[in-house]
Amino acid sequence: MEKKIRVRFAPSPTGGLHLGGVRTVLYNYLFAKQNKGTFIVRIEDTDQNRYVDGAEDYIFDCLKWAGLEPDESPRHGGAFGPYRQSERKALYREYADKLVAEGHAYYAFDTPEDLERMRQDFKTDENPSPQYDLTIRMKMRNSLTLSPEETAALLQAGTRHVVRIKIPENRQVSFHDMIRGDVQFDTRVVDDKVLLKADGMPTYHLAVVVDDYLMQISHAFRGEEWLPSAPVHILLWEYLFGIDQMPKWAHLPLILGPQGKLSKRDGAKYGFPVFAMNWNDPKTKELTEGFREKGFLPEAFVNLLALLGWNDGSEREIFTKDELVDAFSMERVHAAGARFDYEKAKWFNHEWIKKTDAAALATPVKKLLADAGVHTADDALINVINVEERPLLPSS
RNA sequence: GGCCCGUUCGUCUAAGGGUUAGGACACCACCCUUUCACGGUGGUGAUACGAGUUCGAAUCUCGUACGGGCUACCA
Repeated sequence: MEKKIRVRFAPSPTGGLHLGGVRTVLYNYLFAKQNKGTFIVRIEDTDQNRYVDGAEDYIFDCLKWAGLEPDESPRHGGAFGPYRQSERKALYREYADKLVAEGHAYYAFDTPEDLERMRQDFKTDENPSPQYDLTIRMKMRNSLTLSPEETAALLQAGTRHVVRIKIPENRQVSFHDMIRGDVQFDTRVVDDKVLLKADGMPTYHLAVVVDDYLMQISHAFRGEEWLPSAPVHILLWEYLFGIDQMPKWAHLPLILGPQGKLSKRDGAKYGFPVFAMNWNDPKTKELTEGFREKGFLPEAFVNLLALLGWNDGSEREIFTKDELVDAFSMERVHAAGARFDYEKAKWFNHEWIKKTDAAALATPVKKLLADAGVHTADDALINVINVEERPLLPSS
């Protein structure tokens, strides 16, 4: 009996949901539905500094609009909650302490200033960004260099500290990626990542492993930017739960903008939307336009995202969501990054507008017109839509 | 700098040893059309480079180059 398929999308509520995020959601969703599995959304809100009010609501609104709603989440319930990491805080400490007790992690008392000084002192032309790793951990203030008594005293006194993973000195760590095949790392070049922060919150590295285990995740899909930290996660799986428990991984290719990784910040600069829906940043008061408001139909948005880095091997490009559920396969996802082409995106939308009947189009068109100050009767509008041979809905 | 990933038309991609290297978007031309679009037909356009394996390489191996990502008490 195969393990039950359970996948998750784990966004952090720090702002708008961009293209790449929605595509990750989509691939998770398609994979789950195809395998009669469960799609989970887990909120990774472990960084209090980056938390943005309203971002979580916004993410769920985007998923609803795109028709990619999860089976389990803080909003949809489920037996594996809580689904917000901030509400699971106490859990992580226990695993961190276990790692320390077993010699796989240690307490570090270095202040941010200490770390800054270390980076300055060890910086050379050959090594412009020194790591807290095996070559320098014995020069820092931590439970490896301090006596057990000193460490105990510091802990007792409530000294601010973090827990760092102790990366083994000379090991090859490898795993099989569903898209890239076997990937191998040498632990000599992996640094001692922080697992538990001074505020008691876990970092992503600890939280993702603990929660994927506790939530019985069978397959973990995430952006390619996570590939370099995979060895840390693999080691944690080995130490904590056993490598045979680890989910199958797939690192999705990045969606590139005109120059490099599509970033949330550059929102407006590209001349096309990067977010699924309009995002109003509560801090900067900045409005970033979304595909929905630009006139994209959710069916088209899903379709174009699916084909950005994946195809079914035929020359077909237009798929409904249900057809995607049948046709999708992670192994056919292209390994190379895909540059987003807005012209092609508009073509997808155009195709969907042609496919959609006039009555269904009336509602969004009416809203568009109303926003522009034009009010119409439904019947008249439907007639116009039929007569006008479906011009492009988006204005540009 | 180090590590990891990648490299087929401008862009998204097909072709998993033998094809005139296929399709889509964009672009160009022509047709349709009272205008602009839409639509139709056709066209320009790619295997990064160098070795090797093989009767035969876009496809397998190695090197080089280039691109991207990571290198935070962010995810």
